Amino acid sequence: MPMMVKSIKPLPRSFYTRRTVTVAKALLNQNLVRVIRRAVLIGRIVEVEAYGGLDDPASHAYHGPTPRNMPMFGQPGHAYIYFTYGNHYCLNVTTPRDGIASAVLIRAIEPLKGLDMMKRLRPDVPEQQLTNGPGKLTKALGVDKSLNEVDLTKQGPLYVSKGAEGPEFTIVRSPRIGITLGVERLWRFYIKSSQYVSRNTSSAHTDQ
DNA sequence: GAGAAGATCTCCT
DNA sequence: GGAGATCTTCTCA
Repeated sequence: MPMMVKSIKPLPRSFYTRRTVTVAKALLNQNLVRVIRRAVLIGRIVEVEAYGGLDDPASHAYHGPTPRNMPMFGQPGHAYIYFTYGNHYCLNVTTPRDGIASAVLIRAIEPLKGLDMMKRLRPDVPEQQLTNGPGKLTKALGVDKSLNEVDLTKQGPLYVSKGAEGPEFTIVRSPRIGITLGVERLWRFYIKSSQYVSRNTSSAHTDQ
């Protein structure tokens, strides 16, 4: 169901200069905005994962800086986009300050605006499965490595804006998906009631 | 330069 | 539920 977008002003840098887990939870229900030429695609963020730095064995930054993970060590509020499994781009948001590596992976969004364009970018896919995975949402939004290190606090081709005020929602936390180390950390967060999360986990707990 | 791993997705059974 | 696709990135020699 379509909804009015009251404001598409980007969230300020201060939003990202907090603990990574805090930013991860705060990103839920915010809007991810992608501008392609004249088209504006908007999705409500419904699932994220937090990744740390040198202390998090599941993180790309665990072994220190490399050319690939440099955005994680840079300024907060920027995009860190990497290519994986030969097929997929994954979109992260950097936190919490320059020199401290960590980021939040955006795993799933709920399409709000620009559905036609998303369907063109991912044809023959049911609406609920357009953006319910990190590789799926980047494809549906036309996100690739050319947007790596884009400043998400400015109105450019990609940014995050405040989500709609609405009914309360319940945050669920669970182990992160697709990793073999650091699984004991419950750093995956998603909106319980959303139909657009990538998968439900048996070992999940509500976070409230 | 070679080999292995990988924050995934889709198809097939 | 399982396995293949596909290729970038990193490590090691």
